[in-house]
Amino acid sequence: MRDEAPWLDEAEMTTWLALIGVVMRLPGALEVQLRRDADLNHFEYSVLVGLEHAEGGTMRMSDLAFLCNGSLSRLSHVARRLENEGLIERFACPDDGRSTLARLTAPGRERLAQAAPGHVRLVRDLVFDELDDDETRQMGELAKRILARIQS
Amino acid sequence: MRDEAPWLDEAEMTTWLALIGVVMRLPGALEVQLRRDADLNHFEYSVLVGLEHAEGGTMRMSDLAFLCNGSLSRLSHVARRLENEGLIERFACPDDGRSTLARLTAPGRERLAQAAPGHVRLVRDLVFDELDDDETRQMGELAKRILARIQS
DNA sequence: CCTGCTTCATTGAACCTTCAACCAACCTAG
DNA sequence: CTAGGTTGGTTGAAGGTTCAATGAAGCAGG
Repeated sequence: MRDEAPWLDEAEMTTWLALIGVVMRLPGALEVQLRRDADLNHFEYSVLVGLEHAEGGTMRMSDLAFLCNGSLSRLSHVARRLENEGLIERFACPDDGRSTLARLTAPGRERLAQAAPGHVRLVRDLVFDELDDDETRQMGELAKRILARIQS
Repeated sequence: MRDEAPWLDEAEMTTWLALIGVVMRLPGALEVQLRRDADLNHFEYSVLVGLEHAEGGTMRMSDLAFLCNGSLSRLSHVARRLENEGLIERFACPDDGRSTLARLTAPGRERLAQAAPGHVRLVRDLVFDELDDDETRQMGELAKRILARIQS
C-alpha cells in the first residue's frame, strides 16, 4: 500500500491493453494451426520442441517444465498423454533417483515435422512479417526484461 | 507451402522465446494476486473492468467478450458464475431481441475495488517499472500491430 | 409474408489445468 | 546413522475452457 499513482496513465493503459490482448489471444491463434496440422495444443508442441533441441532428445522433467513455461504438474499430465501416444518416453535418471528423464521418440519427431512448417509460417504471419530487424530486436529486449521480472 | 526460410534466425528466435515466455507466464502471475485479493481469475476481472468502463456499467455480451479477448461461450459460462455471485446481472436488450446486456452491480464494484489496487501495483512491478516512457510507447506500438494481425 | 441465412447467446460434454496431497530419494546437522 | 527438511515427480479431484449443437431473433430477396 505504498503511495503509488492510483491507476495507469493514458500511455500506459494503451500499452497494457495491447499487451494483454496479445497475451490472451496469441495462444488460441497458435493452437488452431497446431490442432489442425498435428492434433497438438501449444503446450504439447513446446514440450516436443524442447526435447528436440536437447542433447539426445532427452531432458529432465523439471527443466522441461521450466523451459516450456509451465508447472511440473501440468507437464506430468501432458507427458502421460504424450507417452500414451508414443510421442515421448520416460525413464528414471541414472544420476539422481528422484529425477525422471523424458525422451523424444521417432514418432514424436514425425509429429513435430507435421506441425512445424505451418507453425513457423503462422509465427511469421502474426509477428515477424510485421516487424523490421530493429523492431524485432527491440521487442525481444523488452519482452526479455519483463519476463525476467515475472520469473523472479 | 510457399518458399519461406525454414525456421527463425537467431534474433527472431531470441525474441520469440521471450515473447512466448511473457505470453505463457503473465496470466498466471496476475491470477495469484487476483485470487488472493478478490477471489477472481483474470478473465473474470477483465469482465468486471470492462463493464465498469462502459456507459451505465452495461454492455452487450458480444462486445464484452471481444473487449475481454475471449470467446462468447467462455463469457457466457463466466457470466453465469458472476451472476450467481451477484457481481453482475443480465437482462434482454430492448433494441435487439437477440442480444443480452450485462450490468455491473454494486457488489461487483466493491469486488473490483478489492482487486484493483493490488492489480495495478503488480502490473507496475512486472511491466511499467521496468520501462521508461519511450520504451512504454515502443512496446505499446509493437504489441498493437501484432494484436491487429492476430485479430484479423 | 415466408424462406433461408446470419447473428447473438446458451448449454452439456470433453478436455485441460490447477491445487493440494502424497511419496520417494537425497541431503545435512547433530 | 538417522531425523528432519528439501527436491523431484505423480495423482485425483475440482474447476475452467473449448467445441459442437441448439435455438431464438433479425434480415433480405422473391
